[in-house]
Amino acid sequence: MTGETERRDAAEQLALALVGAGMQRMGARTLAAFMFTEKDSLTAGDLAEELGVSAGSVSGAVRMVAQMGLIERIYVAGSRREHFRMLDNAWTTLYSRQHSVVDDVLRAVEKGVEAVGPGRAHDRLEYMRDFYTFLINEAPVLVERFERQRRGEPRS
Amino acid sequence: MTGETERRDAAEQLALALVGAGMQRMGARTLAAFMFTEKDSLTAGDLAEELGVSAGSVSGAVRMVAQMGLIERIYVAGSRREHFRMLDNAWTTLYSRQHSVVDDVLRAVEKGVEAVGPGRAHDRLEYMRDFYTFLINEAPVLVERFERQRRGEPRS
DNA sequence: GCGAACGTTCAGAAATTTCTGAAGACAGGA
DNA sequence: TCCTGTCTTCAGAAATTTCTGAACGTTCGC
Repeated sequence: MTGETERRDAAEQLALALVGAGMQRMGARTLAAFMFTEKDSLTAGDLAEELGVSAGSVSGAVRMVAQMGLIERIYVAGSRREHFRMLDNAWTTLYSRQHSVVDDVLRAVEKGVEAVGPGRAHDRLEYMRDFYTFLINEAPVLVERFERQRRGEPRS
Repeated sequence: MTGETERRDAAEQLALALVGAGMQRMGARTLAAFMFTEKDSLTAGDLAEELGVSAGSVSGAVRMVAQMGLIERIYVAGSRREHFRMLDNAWTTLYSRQHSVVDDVLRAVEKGVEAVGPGRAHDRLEYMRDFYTFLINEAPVLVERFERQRRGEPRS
C-alpha cells in the first residue's frame, strides 16, 4: 500500500509529537520504531540501523523506554542478541506514568498548603490540591473503562 | 505561621515539579509565584524582584503563561504598570491544554494508520488511535465532573 | 516636544540536554 | 584460556534551550 519512505516519515512524525508531549527524543524515536515495525521483535542493532544512530544511543533509549514499562526484553532461542517487544498496554501505561508526574506536583502543593497561613494563597493551594487529587484518583478508572469498553464488555 | 523563606522554598518546589511535568522553567516559576502570593495582582516588576531575574525573562515568561490562559492582564486605575492575576480555573485549563498535546499525537497516529497497510503495525496504530481518541473525549467530562462536585452539586 | 517609567525584542552568553564513539565488560564457543 | 559478538558506560562534542542585558518602543505627564 505504501512505501518504506512514507512509513518512516509517519514514524518520525509520531516521534516528534511524542517529544512535544515531553518525551526524550531518542526514547520517542525508539517507541515509534516499535509502533511501525511488522517484525515480532527488534534488537538493538535493528534499532540502530532503523534510526541511524549509534549503539550507545540505542542502549540508553532502550533502557529508558523499558524502565517506563513500554517495551520488554524477550529471549529468543538461538540468538545471542537481546530482543525487545512493545507491550500491548504500552499506551495506557504511558498515560498512567504521566500521572506519576502529576503526583510529584501534588506532593509539592501539599507542602505548600502546610507552609502557608490562611489567606488567598492558602485557598488557591487547596483548590489545586483538590483538583490534582481528583485526577490521580480518576485516571485509573478512566483507563479501566477504556479497556472494558474495548473488550466489548457491558458497562459495569 | 510561616516565614518568607519557607514560602519561597515551597514555591520553588512547586515550580520544580511543574518543570518535571514538562513546563518551561521560567513559566513554572512565574506560575508558582502567582500561586503563593497574597497580593491581588502582580506586576512584571514584582515578579522580577520575587524571582530574581531580568525584566526580559519576565516578559517572555508572562507572555507564555498568559497565552496558555493561566493568567490575565488586568488594568489597575492609577497605575501605569501592567498587572497580572492568576485565573481561578488555571489548573483545569492547564489540564485541558495538556490534552491539546495529546491531540498532536493523535493526529500523527491517524496519519500512520493511513500510511501503513494491513498487519501488526496497522493494528497497533489503530489501538493507540482509539485510546487517544477516548482520552480526548473524556478529559472535558472529567473536568466538568470535578467542578460540579466541588460546587457541591448532586451527581447529574 | 521632552523626559521618565515600563515593556519588549533580540543577539549572544551560559547552562543544559543529547549524541557519539571508543573503551570496557560479559557470555559463549572453540 | 582466548576470541568474537553484543551490550553498556562515559567523557567530551554538538545541539538546543534558557537567560541576560542593552537597545529600542510606547505611553503618559509636564
